[in-house]
Amino acid sequence: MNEEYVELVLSAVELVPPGRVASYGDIAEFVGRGGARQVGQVMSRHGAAVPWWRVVRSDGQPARGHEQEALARLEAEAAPTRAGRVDMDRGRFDFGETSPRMNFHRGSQGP
DNA sequence: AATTTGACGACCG
DNA sequence: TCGGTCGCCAAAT
Repeated sequence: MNEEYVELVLSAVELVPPGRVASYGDIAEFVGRGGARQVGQVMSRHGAAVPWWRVVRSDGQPARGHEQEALARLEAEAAPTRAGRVDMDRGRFDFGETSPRMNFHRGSQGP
């Protein structure tokens, strides 16, 4: 796993606004490389540098081993949580709504 | 080279 | 809703 990939993932995480979340799989799909587990690896080793609590599991549960901390932060920024998990229908951030210019990582020229 | 290990995810009974 | 199971993907044993 190279540095470029790590930066790519961290950059994607930083796009998620306060009060919204993205699943590991969402991030993986957005960056277009690796899978949810690779994103998990990056977050595990380098997540401290970004709003890591906005990356949750596909079912809305916070990162393994960081449930308390993540929930506290998510609730503090008014993310839609219920019974210890994020309501993904309401809280999931759709990367499709990001500015087309954010395609930097895919080397595209945009529409 | 084979197996195990993860801040994971989809399916199924 | 809740476990169990299998698939995934790269890295570490």
